[in-house]
Amino acid sequence: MSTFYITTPIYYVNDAPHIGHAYTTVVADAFARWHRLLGDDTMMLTGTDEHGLKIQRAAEENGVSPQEQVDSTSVLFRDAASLMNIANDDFIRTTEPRHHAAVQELMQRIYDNGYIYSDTYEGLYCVGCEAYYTEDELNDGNCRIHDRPAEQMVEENYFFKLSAFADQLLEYFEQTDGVVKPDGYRNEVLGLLKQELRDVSISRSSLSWGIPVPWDDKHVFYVWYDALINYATAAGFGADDAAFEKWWPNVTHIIGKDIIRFHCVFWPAMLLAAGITDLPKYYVHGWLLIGGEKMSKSKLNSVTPKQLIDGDDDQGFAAFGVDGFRYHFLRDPPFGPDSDFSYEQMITRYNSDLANQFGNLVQRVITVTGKKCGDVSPAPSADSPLAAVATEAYEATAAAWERAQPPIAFDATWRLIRETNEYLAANEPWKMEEGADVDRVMGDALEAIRIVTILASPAIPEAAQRTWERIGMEGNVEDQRLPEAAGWGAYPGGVALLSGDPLFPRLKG
RNA sequence: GGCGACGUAGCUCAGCUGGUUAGAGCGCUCGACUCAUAAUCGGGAGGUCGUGGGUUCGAGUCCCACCGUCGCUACCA
Repeated sequence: MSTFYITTPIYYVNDAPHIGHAYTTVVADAFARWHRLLGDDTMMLTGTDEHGLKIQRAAEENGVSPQEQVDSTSVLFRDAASLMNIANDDFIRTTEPRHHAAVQELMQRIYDNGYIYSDTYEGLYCVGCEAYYTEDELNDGNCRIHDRPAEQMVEENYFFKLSAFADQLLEYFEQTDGVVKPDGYRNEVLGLLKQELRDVSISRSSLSWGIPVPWDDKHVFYVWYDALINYATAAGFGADDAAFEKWWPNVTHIIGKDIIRFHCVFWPAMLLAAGITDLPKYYVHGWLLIGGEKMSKSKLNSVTPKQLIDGDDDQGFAAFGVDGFRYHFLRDPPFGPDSDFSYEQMITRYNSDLANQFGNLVQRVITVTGKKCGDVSPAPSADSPLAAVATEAYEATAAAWERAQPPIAFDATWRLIRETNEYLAANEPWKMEEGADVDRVMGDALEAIRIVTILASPAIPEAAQRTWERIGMEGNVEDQRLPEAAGWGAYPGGVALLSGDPLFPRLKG
């Protein structure tokens, strides 16, 4: 059995959860669920990033302690994950003691290995970015992102010798296959590595809301370096060596394209500097845009997962349910490029794929079986024309996951649904007399539904489980193991079917 | 400025190392059916593959130029 460890970025608690975070988290969860189906020992991690000057100042403004400030926001992300039915195995907060310990341990190792040195840094600093800028990176002295004046700052900093790792990193990304998916982003990483790698400042003495530098307690680590280490913390770094050795060689980070530099350059360099030679793999996605613009500036920025899952009459949002919500983000945006978030597209996708094709198929098959096959379900036939379709659907689905392309995976799975609808139309079982012929057709359809239910479960876990029960299967879909469970003929027949309300009621556009 | 990506049916996109009449889903339209959530099934319309050159027996698929959109170039998923 192999292991699979997948992470989302940890979300900065300065922001409330929006559908951009939701997208990343849902995709990560679906990957984790797919790997569990494959029988991989899987761990999925998400969490919150809670240090830094922005937090410290927000707390001051609100008249609360930084800890109170982050406690109140972190829980919003935890709740959002729960609302979206995210089956994360851990939720890390960078303010936890275990993380403090891991950061200090890892940084101390880097220091002991001679890759950290002290120097002064003077420059124009944007508090919003928590970053220094040069004059020409500013717009009339104002930060281009936050449109506020950068402040002149001088501080004693510790620097990390990033420059020492250029060759090793280049070798890793050039020679190791499939490290960065989709492939296009690998080129971006190589592009970054071929520029001059300048040493980076990793500490701050100007604030206290951070993790103290163990060899100099006047400093705290700059929030980004503290944050990156969360992935190692949760895997047991410095605390549970067996766990770390188990998970770390198989870690995959899901990240947005904007944080490639941190994750693909700084982070692996830090690992190497600390003597850790297993480096992460990456799935990189683009942004969800609205009207071609990045989410944060637009009106729909305020759309929350909850509004789309539960519906919002005031705003005119339909209730997609947790599965409808998840399915859209897994099926519509191509994984990698930027794509426009479209409410209309979300409605269309839901009605077409979930209500009309899948939900309706389940409904009609159960009804016809009940009318034509007596009290119990028939078994599938070994030589069904759908058998080959099912095999193909499974193989294409699995291949798409392997390429880190959830939209293609679900498209492949849905081909089996469409073919099953065609199969029914071609055979017209509702016109047939009770007997072997109609039993064969309905057994085949039920078997196709069983397989689809498993393959679709990473996107629509709730509806998958309900479908599983309606076709008379016992236990949980998520306990099925691929590829065996996708093999044709496993549907037992002779079980009682359950009818019920539509799994996905059609939504009004 | 430098590096890079993209531009294919109304929409979202597939089209690997160049090879018969350019594909899918959705949408639209006509028809069929009635088991089903006005769902499903079949047919159809619709593209000079951004523009102009070039290489080749042959290019959406390689090369050049141009136009357009966008990203990265030290920190918003």
